[in-house]
Amino acid sequence: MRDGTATKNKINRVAMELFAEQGVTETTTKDIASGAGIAEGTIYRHYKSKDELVKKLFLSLYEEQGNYLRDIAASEKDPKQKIADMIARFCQLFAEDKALFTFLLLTQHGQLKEVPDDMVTPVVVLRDMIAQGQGIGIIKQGDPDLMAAMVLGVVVQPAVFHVYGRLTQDYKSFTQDLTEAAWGVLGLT
Amino acid sequence: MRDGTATKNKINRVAMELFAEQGVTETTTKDIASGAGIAEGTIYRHYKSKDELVKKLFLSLYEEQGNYLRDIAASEKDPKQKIADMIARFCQLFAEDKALFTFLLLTQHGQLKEVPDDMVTPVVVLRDMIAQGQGIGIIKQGDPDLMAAMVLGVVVQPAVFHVYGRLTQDYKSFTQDLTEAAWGVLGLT
Amino acid sequence: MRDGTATKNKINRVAMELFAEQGVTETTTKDIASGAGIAEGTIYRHYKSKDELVKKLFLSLYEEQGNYLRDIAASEKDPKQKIADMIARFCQLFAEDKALFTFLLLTQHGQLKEVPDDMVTPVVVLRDMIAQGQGIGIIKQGDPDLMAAMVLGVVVQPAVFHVYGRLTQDYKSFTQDLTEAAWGVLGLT
Amino acid sequence: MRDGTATKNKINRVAMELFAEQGVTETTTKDIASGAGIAEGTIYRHYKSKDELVKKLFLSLYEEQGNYLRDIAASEKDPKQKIADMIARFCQLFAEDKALFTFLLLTQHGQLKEVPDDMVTPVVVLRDMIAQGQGIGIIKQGDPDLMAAMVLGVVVQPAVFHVYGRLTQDYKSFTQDLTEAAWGVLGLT
DNA sequence: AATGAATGAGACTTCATTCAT
DNA sequence: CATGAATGAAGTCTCATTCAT
Repeated sequence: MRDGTATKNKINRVAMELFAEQGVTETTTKDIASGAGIAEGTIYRHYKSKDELVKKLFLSLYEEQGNYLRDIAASEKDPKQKIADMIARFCQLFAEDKALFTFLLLTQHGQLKEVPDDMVTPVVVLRDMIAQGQGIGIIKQGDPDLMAAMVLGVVVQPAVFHVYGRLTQDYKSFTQDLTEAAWGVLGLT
Repeated sequence: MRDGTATKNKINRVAMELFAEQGVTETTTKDIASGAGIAEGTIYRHYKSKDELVKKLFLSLYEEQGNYLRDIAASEKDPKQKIADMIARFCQLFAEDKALFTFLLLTQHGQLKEVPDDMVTPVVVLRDMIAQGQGIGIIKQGDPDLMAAMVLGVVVQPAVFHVYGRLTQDYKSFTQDLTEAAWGVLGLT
Repeated sequence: MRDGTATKNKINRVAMELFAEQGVTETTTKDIASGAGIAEGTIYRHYKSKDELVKKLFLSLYEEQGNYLRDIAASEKDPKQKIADMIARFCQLFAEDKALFTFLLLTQHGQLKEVPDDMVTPVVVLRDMIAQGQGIGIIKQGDPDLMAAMVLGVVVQPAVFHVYGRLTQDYKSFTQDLTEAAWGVLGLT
Repeated sequence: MRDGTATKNKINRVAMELFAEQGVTETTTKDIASGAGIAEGTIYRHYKSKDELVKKLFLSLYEEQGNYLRDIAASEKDPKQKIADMIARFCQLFAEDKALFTFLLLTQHGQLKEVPDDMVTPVVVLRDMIAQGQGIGIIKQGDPDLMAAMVLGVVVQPAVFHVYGRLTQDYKSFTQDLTEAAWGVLGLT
């Protein structure tokens, strides 16, 4: 372990999971350290503070999701299919890594104001895609920011219910229903 | 005043606003006391603990919203119009008391598990209404819990964006768009 | 103990003594608390931080000494006698409260830059007195700041040696010698 | 370089400067290492601990000053001139290496008790010289330890003021005034 | 019912020191 | 001789809660 990369990755993963489970403030540096099998002080060789850990973790993961969606949007022409692909991707991600989604969900309240203006975020990608679809006349008119919010709500809120135990089926089984609902919101027949 | 009701109401209101602004853990009992113009110890004449304050506050406000929606659902026959009324009501509430919405949004993560099974919550009212509409054949088929989640997402996510500053228009101006989107999700033509 | 004045005074006294004995950084808040017979957290009801405690303690004690000297200077006409009175006062103070002197000595390095420009300090009083004596032609010419430093050195350095154990006699027995030396420095025959 | 002498010298110099600037406790081993351009662990190839570094640094520099003064005292017969030479030497040293003086000043509190009884220190040299002058009847009678303290005070206190910014002129310009004041204290006409 | 000084458990963070490379 | 990741003891500070008034 000549360089600390492995340690840092361990910290990141454990921190994300604990933050998702218990919330950021409720998770102590001690929790993280013992979860990662390291000393508490070691965290501070990799991050200046707990706050910095939360912030960097959020921003890197949030941007990563944005980049994913952007790539999906780029590899497909048909707006209708783009939406379908994005939702499929989201369902898959959520099924595979619920902690990641929960972490992003829980921390956004404190962290969204830290997002740099030029960052590629999931919301921006979605909004741009909608605006583009409106340009071609395929998606119905309306404030693209509002429409992006509504589509996001259709997909995210069921995930929230899943996290809180109100929905229990395998999330991927919702893919088709979510996609149709999103199309419905956007007026994609 | 003789019985301290006014003090308790002050505590409740101030606590809700501070919780909405800064989060529960980030709000100290000292913050609440000084915001309410009372001594720290006084909070403990009205609540056994901060946890209890949060819990009772959440449950009573959450149930209140459920009752409101139930009354709306009861006073209208047409499912389509019921949805419209509920969304109008939500938009009005949000416009009038953003703190209340934000508080409910932020605390649900920790508090939803405290909700008694028999409580009338907004989600339950919505779900039952959808199930009923499906029974009459007006609303399209599908898991009513999932459909309730999607409709809720359509309405709530734009509100979240409003809280985070991504949407800035007066929320009531969204009423029509939100209603149509919700209809779209439910297959209400 | 309806108000915390007694507690604060206890903190102040204990802190000063421990700072004098072991140095500021070497004295922990735990040391102070247990020395004062209180809980560690109680310190923070009276001071925002350890730093603030050190700073306020230093400034108030330093100013107090300045005021003392100023009063002495005011109550006596003859410059030569003024010097004698000041030195007598210093010797008495040092004999009575070595901790106070040591605290002031040790903390000056970090705190002198915090002294407001308009504060009446021992150094200022001494310098003004010298300048005034030069005006009357009784004290010999020269930079009054330099002369104040030299006179101060004559009086303070033996006290430092006393603190470090190099001089062990009762400090008041030095009064006459110190006074004559100070006169010598100032050219007061 | 093969034997690490250069590294050790770098550590010594950087440590002294940082100690003088910020105090010993406030200077971290990391500060020293990065100032010296080495890794933290490397300090421990040359010193067993930070404490040892401080102690050895202090003792060697303190003794060095003692030896200097002793040589000056030895190369001159006339006590009056000896004093003048010593003060001239001090003024020069201070002007050339304020950090050295400040380090010695700041660390004495913790380190003076570590000085072996047989070490040739500046204070001892000065005291012996005074005692000797008294023997010849040139210096006036009185406790030589006290007189040494007073003379030291005359010279050192202005330097302290210089460090704290209360005196700003080139220190060497004070040489004559300091010398005359010292003579005054010792009764050297 | 109300006060507010005091508590004490525990959080975050720092830093001298070690040790495998 | 040199490195730097890791340690863990210890320090400062916060805050929900208690209790005498």
